[in-house]
Amino acid sequence: MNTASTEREPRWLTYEEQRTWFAYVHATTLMEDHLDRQLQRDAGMPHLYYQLLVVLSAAPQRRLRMTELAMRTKITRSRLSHAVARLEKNGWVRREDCPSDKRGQFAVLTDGGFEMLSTCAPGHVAAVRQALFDRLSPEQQKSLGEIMEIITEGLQPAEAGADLPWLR
Amino acid sequence: MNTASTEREPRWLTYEEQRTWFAYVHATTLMEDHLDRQLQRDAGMPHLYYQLLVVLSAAPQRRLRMTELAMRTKITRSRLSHAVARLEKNGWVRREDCPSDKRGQFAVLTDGGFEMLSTCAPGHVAAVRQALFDRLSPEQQKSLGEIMEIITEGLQPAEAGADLPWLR
DNA sequence: CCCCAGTAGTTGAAGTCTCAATATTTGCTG
DNA sequence: CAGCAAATATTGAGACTTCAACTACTGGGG
Repeated sequence: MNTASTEREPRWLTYEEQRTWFAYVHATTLMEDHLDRQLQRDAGMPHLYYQLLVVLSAAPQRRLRMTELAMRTKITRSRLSHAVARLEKNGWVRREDCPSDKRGQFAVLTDGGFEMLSTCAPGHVAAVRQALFDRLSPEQQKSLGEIMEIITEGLQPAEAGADLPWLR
Repeated sequence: MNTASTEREPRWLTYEEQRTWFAYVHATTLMEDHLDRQLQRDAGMPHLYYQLLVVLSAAPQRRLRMTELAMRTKITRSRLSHAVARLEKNGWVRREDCPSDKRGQFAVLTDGGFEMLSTCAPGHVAAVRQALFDRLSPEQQKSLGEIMEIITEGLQPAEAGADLPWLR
């Protein structure tokens, strides 16, 4: 009933792997913190909330079903519910009923929300550049993208049934 | 009074950069979630708390000053205070006064804490392997380590005075 | 048509994190 | 050595996340 501890003798991380792993943990901790602060200061919301608005802004009609939005941002529906409630209070997002499915809700980016994005986007992009892209060579950027996509694939929704042997 | 938005005309992210950035955000979101769940289930604590114990276990005397522990794990002293308070309640960590500086406190890993680490380490390592190292080539692992170290350097404590022009 | 397992989304409580304020101590400076 | 800015660590309030219910609706099989 346990995915991992079924191992007979654990293969510990090598020195190099440990180094890499700590670097990963440190970098991601600092980065999230960095962006949260930058956006909290400039936009009055954490990074995740900003992401939600970005994803909505790119969607047709600037709207998405809650579940779809949750999947695209890799968060739980519950977390999204709370987040949208807050964004709604701020006036950046509005909820709308789904005509074809009475259970469904759309999260819709408001004009105010869009405007706010326009205002804050330059600062956010600059922060990302300064922390990430400005410091990496083109090869490293390419490599980073590939690696992160591999990780994502491995943890994705497939997650649900990932430990079922007959599904790869 | 604003670090980023001093830019005259923002350099938006290219298509490739966006792709990389989203991959980064998705992968790190999923990874943190994955490890938090795994450790919450097996060790009854979030990933950060587990990291604190790991770092303590590697320190001489299995103890560190609060500030030192906070710096090594890249979190604020405040966050650490709360975390240690919780870990203390669980009996994994104990606080001790610092003799040479009456303001100081040591966080000390207890025997119970150490034992718990021993028990949970295999499962945790397995989770990290399965999500990360098992999926990457040796070259990718090396590259990932380098990239993450670069990011860390850029965001590090130097952070505090990073936007002062006369310090690089 | 009814049943019912499954899906969409929300809710509340408990746990965690942030931010600003606080208490205490240090060590430099005059 | 008195005064004070800086450092150590903690605290509480409010914001955010998680987890486990819970409501409401859907869609397919008897």
